[in-house]
Amino acid sequence: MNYTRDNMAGLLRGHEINPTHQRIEIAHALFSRQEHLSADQVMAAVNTRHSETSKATVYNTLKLFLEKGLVREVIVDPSKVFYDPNTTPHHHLYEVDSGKLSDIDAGSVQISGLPPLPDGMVTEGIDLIVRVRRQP
Amino acid sequence: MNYTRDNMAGLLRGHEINPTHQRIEIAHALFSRQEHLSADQVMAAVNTRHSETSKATVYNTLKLFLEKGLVREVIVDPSKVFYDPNTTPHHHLYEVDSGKLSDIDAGSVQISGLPPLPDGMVTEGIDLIVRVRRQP
DNA sequence: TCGCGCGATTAGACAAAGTCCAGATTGGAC
DNA sequence: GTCCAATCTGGACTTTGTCTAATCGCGCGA
Ligand SMILES: [Mn+2]
Ligand SMILES: [Mn+2]
Ligand SMILES: [Zn+2]
Ligand SMILES: [Zn+2]
Repeated sequence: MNYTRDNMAGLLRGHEINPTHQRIEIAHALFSRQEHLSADQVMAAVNTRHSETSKATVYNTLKLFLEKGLVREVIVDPSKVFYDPNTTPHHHLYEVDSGKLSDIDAGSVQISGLPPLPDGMVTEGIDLIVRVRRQP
Repeated sequence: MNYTRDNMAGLLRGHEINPTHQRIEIAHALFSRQEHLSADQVMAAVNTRHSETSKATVYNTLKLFLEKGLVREVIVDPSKVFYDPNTTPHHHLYEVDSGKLSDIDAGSVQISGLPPLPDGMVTEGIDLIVRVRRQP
């Protein structure tokens, strides 16, 4: 899959998101890298050449992408949220020292024996995070 | 197990923590409730009668408890960290709407098929979080 | 072409969680 | 009682994220 800026418009429309210049840039930052980025990192990525997207728009847009199911939130670091262009079910490996976050394919991992949910509750997602650190 | 204030001093010493009045109060807030509390909630719990512990001390003490392995951090909400007096391996159920956080016993849950760790890395912990919401 | 309407964007004020520091307090050793 | 190191404290500061009121800009109809 080639995530060019041109492809972004179609991707956005496919998720009922009106493609604007800023939204295309932000989507491109996430999808071309295929990495987990914080709002700050998205902001930096989008404004490298010259400032063209405001902080408010970055936050608004990431929230919109999240609501529309275009990206996923990953909560591993108490100080910032990461946004993940990979919305297929998968898990995460978090290197505590460096802050590096990488994917663990869900295919090979099996989770069993979870208790039944409380009544009237429905699962929104299951997050499995393997926290690792450099050997001491 | 009865988590009285008197027992707290011994518990703290057992983790190489010098028991002070503030530390005993904070430990008592966490262990007598056996609940997941945010720093703010600890602060409120400790200062109900009259103000007796500062914000700086609450944060410093929670960090100290964490380093000494007396409590565990639970990162499920992007806006605040929860502190968990239960340090035995277990998982979490997070009700997204209400913010309610509860334990899932690790005994019955089985996780298999995790890939090998990168070289020179050691597991610090595995967090499994089941995110649920009230049926729509 | 002109201008209208409305969704999108913006600057900057604001809020909340958490950190930091320099000075004050405390309590045990002597 | 004095001293000292550990601890605690108020408050300034930082960072992440939110909010708002004003502005922008694009499509459309006259
Ligand atoms: Mn541009
Ligand atoms: Mn008291
Ligand atoms: Zn991911
Ligand atoms: Zn727990």
